[in-house]
Parts: sequence; C-alpha cells; structure tokens
Amino acid sequence: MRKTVQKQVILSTVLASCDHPDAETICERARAVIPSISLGTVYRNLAQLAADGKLKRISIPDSGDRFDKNVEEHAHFHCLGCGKVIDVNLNFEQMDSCKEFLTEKMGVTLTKITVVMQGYCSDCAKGE
Amino acid sequence: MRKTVQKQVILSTVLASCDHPDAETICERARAVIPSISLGTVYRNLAQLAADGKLKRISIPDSGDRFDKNVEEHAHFHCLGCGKVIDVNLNFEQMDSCKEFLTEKMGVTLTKITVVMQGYCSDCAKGE
DNA sequence: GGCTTATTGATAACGATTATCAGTAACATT
DNA sequence: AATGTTACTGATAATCGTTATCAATAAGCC
Ligand SMILES: [Mn+2]
Ligand SMILES: [Mn+2]
Ligand SMILES: [Zn+2]
Ligand SMILES: [Zn+2]
Repeated sequence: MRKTVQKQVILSTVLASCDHPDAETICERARAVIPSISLGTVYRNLAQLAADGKLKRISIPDSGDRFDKNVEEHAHFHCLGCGKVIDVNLNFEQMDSCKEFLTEKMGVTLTKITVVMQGYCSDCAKGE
Repeated sequence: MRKTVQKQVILSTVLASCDHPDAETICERARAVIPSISLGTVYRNLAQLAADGKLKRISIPDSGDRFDKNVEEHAHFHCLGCGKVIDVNLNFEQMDSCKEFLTEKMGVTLTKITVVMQGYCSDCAKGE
C-alpha cells in the first residue's frame, strides 16, 4: 500500500469525524483540503483502509454504507427521519455466547457482525 | 390491496420456502406456476406483502435482500462462501434491555432490528 | 535521476431495486 | 350480468451506490 496525500486526507477526515459519514460526505470534507479529489478515489481508499483495519465500514439497510473511526465491534441506531447514525453500546454477553455457539457447535467461522436498529430519533419525533 | 393470482403465488412460494430466497429466486420458483410472471411484479408484491407483515425482508450486507416466511424477530448468519442464510436463534435479553434503553431513556422509536453475522459455514470450511 | 508500478481523476459499467406507462383484470355499483 | 373505476400487470427505462477501466501521474526503490 503506497502512501498518498489523498489516502492520508481521507483517513484523517474519517478520524476527525464524530458522526458516521458516507463516502460522498467524506469526499466533500476531503475537498476542503484537496479540492480536486475524486469520489472514485475516496471509495477506493475507504475500501483499502477498511480492509487494513484502520477504519470500519458499516452497512445500513436501504441506505448507503457509512464509515466509522471506531473499529471496535458495536451496534448502531439509524434514524429513518434524518438519516443520522449513532452508536449503541451493547454489553453483548448474549452475543458472545452466540458467537461461541456458532464457532464451536456449528463449525462456522465468524468474520463480521452487523447490528443495526432503525426507527426515529428524539429529534425526529414519532409523528413526522 | 387487491387479490391477484400473482400475489397469491408469490406469497405461497415464500411460505413454502425453507431457505431465505432473494427476489430473483422467488421469481424463478413462481414461474413454475405462472411462467409469464415478471420480476418487477415479484418485487412489487414482496414489498407490499412485507409492509403488510405477511413476510419479512432481510437486508444482508453486500448482497441482495432476502425474504423470510418467519416474521418473528430473529438473527441470521450469512455464509460468504456459498451465500446461504440460516437462522440464528438468540435469546435477546440483552437486546430487549437495549431496546428499553433506547425507547425510554433516549426517546427513540424502534421499528426494525437487523442482526446479521457473516463468515463461512461448515460446508465452506475456512480455507476455501 | 531513472524505473517500476500503485494510484489518481474521469468516466463507463454494474447490480439490485424502483419508477413509468399503456394495457388488463379485480371488484364495487348499478 | 354489464359497467365503471382503478389497482395491478408485464415490459422497459431510470435510479443509486458502488466498482471497473484506463491513460496519465507520482510514490518509492535502485
Ligand atoms: Mn459507530
Ligand atoms: Mn430467518
Ligand atoms: Zn432523526
Ligand atoms: Zn457456505
């Protein structure tokens, strides 16, 4: 993996983000530093950085992927009103025992766990 | 919602499925009964039936949606080798208390929870 | 500096899903 | 049973997020 200014800016952009931005948002933010950076380059580097474990890609149902500086295993809440994604800290004892069950009793190899809760945040109130 | 042969066949196809088929697979199976049924009609009815609670749509990261006759809340394992999706029965005490936390302490309204574990099933062994 | 090749920006291609639309059929009303 | 209304159909185009392609560029090694 070659070190480029684009890659450095993309990574530092994600590391500086306190939300869970998507590729396009990251591209816009990176353009504050490198106005000519292309969306393709952003996607390419995000994929590479995620594969390298420097950041995390989060799949959200019916929505584009988000990116997270927190690479620890944790759940997310996705607001169907405003689209924001927030962390949900679960003490997954149950999850851990489930993982154990899958790996030991079923011979399954786990590589990734996705937990997304969806609904409406307090700002977006229930009724519209 | 109007009752049509297409809708009935699509629903009974899903109800008769013991796996977690995607729209195209459901379309192929439905064509055994109605050879002329179109994929668009399958998508349209699956969306309608899911909205009506008669079946469940499952989002799988980096893959097309699957459909499930089991509308109860449950987790899934997705094999990255053969693509199959199998049920994972979690006793989500932790999940329930998390839902309570989100709704009561954060004022969040929950409508949908997605739990997908990915990796390799025993048939697909770890090393290819 | 010169060489190799990973990376870039621009653009095309992709796959899953949804939208569009004229023709058809479900079903309520006569 | 004939009619009228309109949800639904099949065919097709369009959408959206993402990946692939490719000539030009630049990172990093000698
Ligand atoms: Mn997070
Ligand atoms: Mn299931
Ligand atoms: Zn919101
Ligand atoms: Zn498998």
